[in-house]
Amino acid sequence: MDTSSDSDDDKPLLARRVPVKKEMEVHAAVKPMDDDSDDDKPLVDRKPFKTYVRKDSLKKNALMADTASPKRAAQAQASAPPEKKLKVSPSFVGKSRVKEELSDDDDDEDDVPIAQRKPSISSIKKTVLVQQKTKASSSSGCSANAAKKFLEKAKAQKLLKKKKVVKVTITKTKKEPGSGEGQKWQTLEHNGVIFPPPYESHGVKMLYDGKPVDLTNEQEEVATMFAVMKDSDYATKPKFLKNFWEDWKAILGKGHVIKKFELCDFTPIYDWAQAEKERKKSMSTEEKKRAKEEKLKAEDKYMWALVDGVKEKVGNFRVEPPGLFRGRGDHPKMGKLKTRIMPEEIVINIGKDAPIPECPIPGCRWKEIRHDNTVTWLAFWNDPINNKEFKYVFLAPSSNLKGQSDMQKYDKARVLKDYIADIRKTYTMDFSSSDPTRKQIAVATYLIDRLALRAGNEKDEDEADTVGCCSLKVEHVTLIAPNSLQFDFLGKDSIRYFNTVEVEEKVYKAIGQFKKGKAEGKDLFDKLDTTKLNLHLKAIMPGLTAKVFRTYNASITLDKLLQDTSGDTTIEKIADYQRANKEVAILCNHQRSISKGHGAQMERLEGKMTEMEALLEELEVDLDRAKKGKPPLKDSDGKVKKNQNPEALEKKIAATRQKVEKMRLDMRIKDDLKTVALGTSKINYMDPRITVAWCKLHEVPIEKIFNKSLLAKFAWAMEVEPDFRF
DNA sequence: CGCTAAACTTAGAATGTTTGTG
DNA sequence: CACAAACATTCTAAGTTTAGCG
Repeated sequence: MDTSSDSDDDKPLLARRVPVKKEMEVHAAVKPMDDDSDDDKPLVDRKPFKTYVRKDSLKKNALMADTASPKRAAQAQASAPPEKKLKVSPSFVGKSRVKEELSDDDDDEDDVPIAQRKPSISSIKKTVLVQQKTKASSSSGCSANAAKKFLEKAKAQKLLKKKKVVKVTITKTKKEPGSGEGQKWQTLEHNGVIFPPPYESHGVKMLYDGKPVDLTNEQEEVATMFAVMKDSDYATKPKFLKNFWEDWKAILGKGHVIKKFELCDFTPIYDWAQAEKERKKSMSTEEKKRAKEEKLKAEDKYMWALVDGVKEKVGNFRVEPPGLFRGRGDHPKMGKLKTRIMPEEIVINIGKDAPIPECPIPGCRWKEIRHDNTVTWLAFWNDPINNKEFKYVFLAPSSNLKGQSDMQKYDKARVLKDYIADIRKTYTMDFSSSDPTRKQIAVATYLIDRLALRAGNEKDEDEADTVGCCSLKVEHVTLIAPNSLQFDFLGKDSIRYFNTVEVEEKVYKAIGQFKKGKAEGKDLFDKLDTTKLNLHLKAIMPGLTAKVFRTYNASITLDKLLQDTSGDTTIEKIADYQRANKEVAILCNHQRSISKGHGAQMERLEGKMTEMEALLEELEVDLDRAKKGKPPLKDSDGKVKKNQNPEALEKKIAATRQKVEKMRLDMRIKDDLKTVALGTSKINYMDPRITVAWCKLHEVPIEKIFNKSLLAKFAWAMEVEPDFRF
C-alpha cells in the first residue's frame, strides 16, 4: 500500500494540506488503510461475485436495522434474526453514574432543583441498578489517581484477559433506553433554556459625517455588533458590509440622518468596546472568580436534565444571542442581523408529567409545549437567518442518549468491515457497466471509499457554494495523464480539498467520460444525488450510508496504524498515537487555520536553534583546545572562561546535540501540524475503543489521550478489552 | 417517487483556562 | 511572577440522513 513507507510519508501526505491561498505540488495520494491487503492490486483480477446482497452477510446485522424507522426496523428484523446480541460489559449499564462522577468534580451539588423531583418509576429501577454496578466499575473516574487505577486495571485485564470477562448480553434493538418503537425516553424533565441578557446601552455616540449621532437602543445595539468586528476578516468583505448595511438601514428607518454607509464612523464605539474588554481583563482574579461562580450558580439549573430518572448534562441550553451572521466561506448572507430570540419563538419538548419550565422572561410564554418522546431535543426555535431551519437544544455528548447513538455509529461502521471487500469488488466491476447510473454510482462510491469524500447534498442558492462527492462539478476534477486525478474544490465549511491521486485506469477513463461534453458548472455525476446513492448503499448493507465510509476508514486506519507503534517511553507512545491521529485527520481533510503567532514562533525557534548551533561550535573549539592543553578563549564578554576538562566538555556537547535534535524534530512536527486539526477525528471519527484498548495494551494512561470532555463522552468505551480490534 | 421538513452529526473559529518558561 | 503557548471548552454554522407528504 502506498501508506506504508513510514519514514517519509509524512512529507508527501502533508503536502496536501495546502493553505487555501497557496498553490503547492501534491506528491501522493492519501488512502485509507485497511486490512484487505490485496486491495491495491488491480481489482479486476479478483473474482467477481454474484449479487449485491449476500444472504450470509445480511443476517449479521440485526443491529444495523435503522434506528428511526419502525417500518424498516420491522423489515430488517423479519429478514434477520432479532436475537442478535450485543456484548456489553457490566459497567455499561452503570455508565450514567460513572459519567456523572466524571464530569461532576467541579460542582458536586447533584441535588439541584431538578434532581429533587421524584424520580419516575422506571428511573427508580434504573437507579438501583446503577448503584449496584457502580462499585464494580468505578475505576474510570477522573480523580487524581484515576490514571493509576486505569493502568492497574489495564494490567489486570491484560493478564487475566479471557478469565473474568463477565459479559452481559442484552438484546439489541433499535429502541433506546426507553421501550417502544423509536422511543428515545420515558420521562424527561428539564428547566428550559436561558436567554441572553437584554441589551444595555452604553450611550457612546458614533460619528456620521464627522458628527455624533443619536441612536435608539436597538439601533445602537446593531451598530455595536458591527463596530466590534472591525478587526475581523469580515470587516473587509463587501458582502458582509452590504448585508449589514441593508439590515441596519431598515432599523434606522426612513427619515434617519444616517443615509450613507460610507459616512459612518464606528470607531468611538469600537474604542469603548476595547476599553471595556481591557477593564474586564484587569479585574482581579478574585473578582473574576466571584463573577464566574455567580454566573454558574444562576445557570446551574439549566445545565441538567432528568432523562428516565438519570441526571444528564444539557448541551446548549443558552439561546443564541443576537449578532451579525458569520457564515463561512463566500456565504451570501454574511453580515445579516441575527435577531434576538424571544420565548414566544421557542418550542419546548418535555415529559408529560414533568413540570413545564417557567419562562425566564417575565410576562412571556413559550411558543409551544410538546411531549414527543420519539425525539431527543429539549427545545428548538427557528433560525432567524434561515427561517426554514431550526436550532435545537440537545443533551450533551456525555449523556447516555448521545453515547448510545455514538456507539451505534461505530458498530455500524464495524459492520461495514464485513461488507467492504464485496462492495469494492462490486463497484470495481461496475466501473465498466453499460448502465450509466450504475457506472456513476460505482465511481462515486469509489471516491467516497478511497478518498473519504462526503456525500455531497444539493445546496441552496442562499448558501455558500461548496460541494461533496455527488455534487462535484466538472471543473473540480482534472485528469492528469496517465491515470491521476486532481481534485480541487471547496467542501464543508468552505475548506479546500486539494489532492492528486493515482486511480485505477477505469476510474480515470470513467471520469473523463463523465466530464466529456459538459460545460463548467455542470454536475460530474449527472445521474446521481445523495438520495439515490444512499438508497443503493442501503440495498447492499442495512443502514449503510455514505458517511459510514468516513467513519469506517478513519477507524480502520487508526486501528491499523496503532498496531505497530514502537515508542518506549510514555512520551514516545503519545507521539506514536498523535502520528496515527494525524494520518486520519489528513485522510478526512480536517484543517485549521494557521495560528496568528505561528510564523513568529517558528522564527523564534529558528533563532534559538542557530544560537545552540553556535554554542556547539564554541564548545568544539573549547574541547579542541582543552585536549591540546591550551587555555580557553575569552567568551563574548571578553572574560576568560573557566577551564574545563575534555570529558566534561564532551558530555556537554553530546547533551547539546541531543537538545538540538529534539528541537529540530519538535519544529518539524509543529510546522507539519500547523494546518492539521487533530481534534475533529478524535471527537467524531475514530472509535474510542481502539484508543482505549491501545492505551491498555501499552500502559498509557487514557487521560494522556482523552481530555475530560472526551472521557465523559466516551464513557461507554472505557471497558473494552486490550485486544479489541475495530 | 421527489420534494420539503425535521432531526441529528460534524466542523472550525473564538474564547477561556492551564501550563510551561524565562 | 509575567507572559505566551498549549490546551480545553464553547459556540454555532454546515453538513448528512430520515420522515412525511402530495
